[in-house]
Amino acid sequence: MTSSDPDSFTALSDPTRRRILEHLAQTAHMPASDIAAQFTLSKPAISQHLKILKAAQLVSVEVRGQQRIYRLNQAGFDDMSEWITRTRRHWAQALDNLETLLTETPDDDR
Amino acid sequence: MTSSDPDSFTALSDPTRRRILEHLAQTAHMPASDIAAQFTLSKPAISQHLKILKAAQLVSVEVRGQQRIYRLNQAGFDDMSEWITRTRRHWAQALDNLETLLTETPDDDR
DNA sequence: GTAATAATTAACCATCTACTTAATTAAGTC
DNA sequence: GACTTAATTAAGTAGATGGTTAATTATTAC
Repeated sequence: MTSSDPDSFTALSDPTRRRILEHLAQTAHMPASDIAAQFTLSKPAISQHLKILKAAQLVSVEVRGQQRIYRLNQAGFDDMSEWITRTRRHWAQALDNLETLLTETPDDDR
Repeated sequence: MTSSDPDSFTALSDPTRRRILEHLAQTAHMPASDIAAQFTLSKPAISQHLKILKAAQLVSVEVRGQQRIYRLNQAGFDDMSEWITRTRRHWAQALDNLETLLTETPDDDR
């Protein structure tokens, strides 16, 4: 995964995973059991979701005895923001180029 | 779909659809046939992807005779940016609250 | 009107995804 | 050590997804 193709969109495509991130955003850090308690899903289901979020660098995990404490991680959010910002910038440039063309050589393209 | 739960993450979870948006970002607007020509996929495959992108408000389409001219659409990008920004803001607040707690009542939470 | 073209929709299917229960691993308590 | 608990991994599966070809719709050209 490079920052030109974020895995984080894929991670965020699932509503449960978005909810997990929102819960984590509200509480700074949270053990896996507390995260699971917010949902009616099985614990293995939550564990699988957390695994995907970790791989996408949207969360990080600290091992404390029996507990796994999860936190949000900047990198995954940065990747997405960059992709959105870059795409928007290219779009703005393309519109600029189009406008330049339109002012230089008026034709019936529009 | 409300802006609290963007469909656009789901739309962007597929690499082909991300590529489509990147192409559109480079060229301001593009007929469906030209979009399809950028890929080795079948035209119906591209059509299906465009349908999903339209539903997620990431593209808009203008009918011109036989042609369908596609453009990027702000709304889908705005939805995603808002979700990311909001989640980050809640996170920052949660960290602030934690820091306030830590400075008021030092305990062994850390 | 016929024929060609652009594009979508329909139907199909191999593969993937998000869930489940079962099994396993690791840590804590007595 | 036995038992409990937190959490993950393994195995299984119903439903979804992203591709295909076939069929259809709409527009254009003659």
